Amino acid sequence: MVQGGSDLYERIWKVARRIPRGKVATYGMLAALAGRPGQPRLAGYAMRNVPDGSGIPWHRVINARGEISPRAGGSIESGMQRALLESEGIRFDETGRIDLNAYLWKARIRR
DNA sequence: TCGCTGACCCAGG
DNA sequence: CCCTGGGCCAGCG
Repeated sequence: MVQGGSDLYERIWKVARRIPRGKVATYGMLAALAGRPGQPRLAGYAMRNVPDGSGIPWHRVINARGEISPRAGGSIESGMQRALLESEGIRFDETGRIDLNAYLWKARIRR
């Protein structure tokens, strides 16, 4: 078990679980809510290390441009992510973008 | 221990 | 609107 690192991942995963169905969050947002503002890459690492079948809605995490971030290797999961989002009622435009103004999850800062 | 990579983001041109 | 460069930090060889 790695110290610190896994703790950081769990913190980010915990935030990701709070994303409601039909809404999306950005990597930068997850990082900020996890206590690491300005470090969106850490959220990307956490998503990459999400245990399969953990129940974490990793597909609801997209980039700040409102698009699905292409993963390394161009695996089929990128297409699966879009399918999952569409099944939740989220629509994509011709350029493959999502209307963040309508679907972005408005999270509240923990006190 | 050092160096490179990466499911990112923002400012400029 | 699109493309480019710089910056941030953790993980791996």
